[in-house]
Amino acid sequence: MTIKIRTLSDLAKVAGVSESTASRALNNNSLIAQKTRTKIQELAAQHDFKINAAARNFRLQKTNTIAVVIIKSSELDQSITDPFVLSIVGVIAEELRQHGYDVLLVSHNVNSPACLADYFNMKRADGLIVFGQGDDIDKFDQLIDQQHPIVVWGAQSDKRDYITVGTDNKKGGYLATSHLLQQGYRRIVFAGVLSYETNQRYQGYCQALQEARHTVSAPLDIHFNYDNAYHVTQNMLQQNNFHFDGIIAASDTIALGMIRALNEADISVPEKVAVVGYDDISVAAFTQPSLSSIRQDTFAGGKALVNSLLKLLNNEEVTSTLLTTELVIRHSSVRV
Amino acid sequence: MTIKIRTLSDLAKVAGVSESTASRALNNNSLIAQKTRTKIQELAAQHDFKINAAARNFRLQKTNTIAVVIIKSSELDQSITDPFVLSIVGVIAEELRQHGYDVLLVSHNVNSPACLADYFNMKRADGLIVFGQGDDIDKFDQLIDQQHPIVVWGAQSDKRDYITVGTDNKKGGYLATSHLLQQGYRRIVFAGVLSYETNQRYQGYCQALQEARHTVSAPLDIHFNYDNAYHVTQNMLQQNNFHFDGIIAASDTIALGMIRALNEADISVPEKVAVVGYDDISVAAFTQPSLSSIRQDTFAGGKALVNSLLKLLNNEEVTSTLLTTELVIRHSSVRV
DNA sequence: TGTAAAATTGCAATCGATTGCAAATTAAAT
DNA sequence: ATTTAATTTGCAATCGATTGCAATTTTACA
Repeated sequence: MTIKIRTLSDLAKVAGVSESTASRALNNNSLIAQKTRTKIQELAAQHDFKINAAARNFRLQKTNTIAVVIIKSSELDQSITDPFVLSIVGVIAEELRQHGYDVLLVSHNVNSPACLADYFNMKRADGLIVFGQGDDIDKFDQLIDQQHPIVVWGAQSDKRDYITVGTDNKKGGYLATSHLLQQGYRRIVFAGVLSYETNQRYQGYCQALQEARHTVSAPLDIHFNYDNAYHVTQNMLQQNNFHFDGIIAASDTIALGMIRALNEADISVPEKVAVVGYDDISVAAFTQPSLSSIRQDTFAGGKALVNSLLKLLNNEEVTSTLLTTELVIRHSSVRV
Repeated sequence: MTIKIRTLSDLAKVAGVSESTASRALNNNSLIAQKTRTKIQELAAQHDFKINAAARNFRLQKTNTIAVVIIKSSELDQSITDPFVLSIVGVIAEELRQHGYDVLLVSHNVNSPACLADYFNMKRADGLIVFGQGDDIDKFDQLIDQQHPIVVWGAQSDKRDYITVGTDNKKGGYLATSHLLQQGYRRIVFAGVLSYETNQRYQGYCQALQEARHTVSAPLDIHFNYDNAYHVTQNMLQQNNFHFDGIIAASDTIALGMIRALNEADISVPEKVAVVGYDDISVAAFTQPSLSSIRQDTFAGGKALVNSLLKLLNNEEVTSTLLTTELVIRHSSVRV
């Protein structure tokens, strides 16, 4: 290990062959005699030589990288720190690694002039996994580019023809609401700003109530984080504006924020007000009270996203995936 | 927008200048007349031309990328899905984006033959932020390479001379334990496999107990996830092996898993057993009972990691950072 | 108008690896 | 020993952008 072997050309020189032979040897190309191959591979290992990925990818016109893009709908949107999103990102990262891809983690502003196609134009990624269809579907739509391998987390739609992986939001909303009705709650409200995605949950909520001939309320405008949920609920309570005995929250974080406000106002959950969340984040089982929730399986979701993308990259036929949705009943929604 | 402008050379041709001029114009180089610059920039914008980042980075011999490496100590270790790690990763991603860096998210096996320096050899990253010093410090040490810009999350040490950002683990353990003693708990145990990092917490635990002349127990061998904590505790209870009235958990996930097992065995927290967790993950406030915990500020931590790394990249002097640690008292540790 | 100085632009090499094609070497067959 | 075939290796172009240096154009001024 006297001189540092930095480039393929160095390696070739030391091995006494040409660069092309060295390159082929490292790639186990059968053009090269087996003996030569092993010799060069061993030499590389000895000298701790690693191919320059930047140069290689540049030459091969690919990046070996998948960008996971989390779209912020506004500067205030912190979805990149949302536990649900992060946990699915964790699964994706692990899954892609096993397939030899690097993962580029990006948060991207929906208002920024750049569009998703730029990741391809700039040769920064071979494919994209995108979160954040939710908040502004039309702006989002402009970002998407059917030409390239892109898979989106979220709700399916006939109108959009990119590939999505998501859960059945309407069914989720329906399941949650039916459950509360069954438990005897009647004045049920949906908590969460309506976006493309949550609107489907709201539709499920409406359907359940209408089938049971109960009143549908307008959804509460609450954003996807603890704090906003907490404060909005606190305000409603202070102004005597809270007339509900059941809450279908658009996310677990919202549910938890609201429960805190309710608890602090001495309104007990689930005795006075029942709550069902959405996502079934990993701590839902441990909250006070433990949180009933609509399960979105991050593991299955992450795997499906990666699978679909790999197929797209492989030019195989792919269709959108609708993951099964299920209601996990815990304490926050069951009268004792 | 008749022909597609794909490369700088295309752009130059359309603009009627040479490649070098086009390049300089896009980079706002003052060698080029202002008029020419604007003309070319507008042309690029019109035609939606984006520089090929792969080619550019290759030429400039840098990657514009920071790798966030999460080291798995074993195949079973799922630290990439740990909420604490993920939330700090979220902060880092956002922070680096604001500084114009891409973030490569990698989980890396401590046993894998590749070492961290490979990320530089392969020109995959300009710098590294590493998690996972914890479990096998010696193996970890081999991975680290003082030549390159690397910042590690975790405990400081005189013996290691890479830059770290972390909290005062000993103090954290001390604070948690003192608090339980003050509340009148006496048979206190530390729950968590001892690693380089958790060992310091354990030392703090020992110190507090020794100062108060109480018995120090051996730590419980529990890994960093709910399930293991839950099962180990369940087993101890079933075998009548659990003789403690206080738990200092090495992480919140461990704490929550243990509390579940205790609850299911009708051992109430905090009446019978008090629990203090570690990390103060965002849901600690919402658990049943709400979880007292040693706060590790992910926001400050992420910012500090990024800051230190940027300084290293800039060849500035950097020292390790010790973040302040504080005890957040909630219900799980306070006798009513 | 002529000349020097200043401003602007272009040529060509470079980063490191891959690969089609041709050349050289070896083996096989007559 | 000679020709043919098979195997192995190397030359040189290529991917797209950047930049030192030289060449050209413009401007300023006598």
